[in-house]
Amino acid sequence: MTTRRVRARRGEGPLLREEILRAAEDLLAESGTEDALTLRAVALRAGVSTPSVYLHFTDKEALVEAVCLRVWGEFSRLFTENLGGDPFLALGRCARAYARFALDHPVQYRVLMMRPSAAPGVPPAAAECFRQMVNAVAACVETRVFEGDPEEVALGLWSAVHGCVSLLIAQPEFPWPRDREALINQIVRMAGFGTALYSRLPAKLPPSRELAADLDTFGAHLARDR
Amino acid sequence: MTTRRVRARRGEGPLLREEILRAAEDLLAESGTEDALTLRAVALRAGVSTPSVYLHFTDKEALVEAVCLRVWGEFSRLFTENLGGDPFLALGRCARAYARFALDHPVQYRVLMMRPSAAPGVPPAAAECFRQMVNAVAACVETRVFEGDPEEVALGLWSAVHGCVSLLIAQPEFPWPRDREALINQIVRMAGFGTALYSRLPAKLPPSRELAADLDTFGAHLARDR
DNA sequence: CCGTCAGGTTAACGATGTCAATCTGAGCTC
DNA sequence: GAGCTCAGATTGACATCGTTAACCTGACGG
Repeated sequence: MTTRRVRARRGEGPLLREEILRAAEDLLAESGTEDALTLRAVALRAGVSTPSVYLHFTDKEALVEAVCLRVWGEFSRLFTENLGGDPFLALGRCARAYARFALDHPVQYRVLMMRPSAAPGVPPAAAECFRQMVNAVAACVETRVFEGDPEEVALGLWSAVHGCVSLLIAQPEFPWPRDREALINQIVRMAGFGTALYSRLPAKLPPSRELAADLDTFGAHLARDR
Repeated sequence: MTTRRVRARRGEGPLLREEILRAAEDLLAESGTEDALTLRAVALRAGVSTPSVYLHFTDKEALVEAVCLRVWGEFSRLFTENLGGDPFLALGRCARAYARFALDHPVQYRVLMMRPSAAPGVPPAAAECFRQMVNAVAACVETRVFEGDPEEVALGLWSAVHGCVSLLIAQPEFPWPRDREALINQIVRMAGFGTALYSRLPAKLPPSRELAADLDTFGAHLARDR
């Protein structure tokens, strides 16, 4: 913890990099706020002097970026785990897993998604993660539940889920329903069915009341036993 | 600008509060990053010494909070402007206006929505703004396009739009479509129709391919001339 | 004309990110 | 085993930040 770290042996310098990263992650998770992520605090926790951090990270931003890469990796793992079966249902499982992870690691999610990204370009880990989202969507396009460009559709779905969890995290004082799981479900279904539906609709809509009646009919049609 | 401010006359102390707020807003808008919002920079811009800010704001957080209140007010104004006519269409207009404002004022939006809110409770201006969202949704429940608790539905719709603009702002490097207006439209339609649809669907869904066929039929049904 | 006190200012503190200069000891050579 | 070397650190300092305490000042009522 505060105990001084024994100096690494020759050739094992990079070990410190891992230890610093771990210290940073622990600090984030335990403190519950990114303000606690000070170079001094991280270094102290790693049992090392403050400027030693600069041996492995060019600046604080780079350290934070490295922490983020791990989170992207975690999301990738989650997506891989939840694939398989009907693509539409699989996509829903992925979205729910994403939301659950974000809500379970609010500080990390905040750092990942709500920080002005200084580095230009999409980090490879993030690109890989997004690629998985796009693939899952593409599978739905294949079965024709979705239509359109998988990348654009994926961005839309991601927007919906991210919006929900990021609002939950950043604006916790709003009158959220008590059951977060149910809210996530609502959002995921909204996004899924909305995406499936909107591309099929005519440009000119009927007035609200007529639309409502049509939707009722459609719902009843789907509910018929098959 | 940098010119020293003439001392306010007796009883006109609060004038400085306004000038400081203006200086802070200008600084945010011009610099393009919240990092530029330093007490020293704000004070300099207001033509006043740094600790003078403390005469009107208990700390930096309070200053930022005050800036946010203005943005909430702006959203309220936007909503009021876009009401009227068919509730479903009005809601869409409000959502589009919200998104447009956010994208036109990215730094302000970031400060408003992506900053850990220190003050407990929802600020009145934010509550008022949310009340307007809920009202607009309630009107849609009235015409039966939407079903369920207006507050929960409003949170869902807000999530979708917020998710889109906040991702656009925080992750600009992702492969967003060139036409932002079109993307916003996609999201708004997705959220609107998804919300209208999902509560009417049976718990057990048909497999993707059958669902796709049903949606096609429904789309064609809506497109029939009436 | 003079005292008061609203409306400021000056000077300083501790914390933070960052950098230049310095130390140190593990492992090679002889 | 003595001595050299340089990877792997440390020390000390700087500028900037938010914040506080102590002090100044000049417009206005008496």
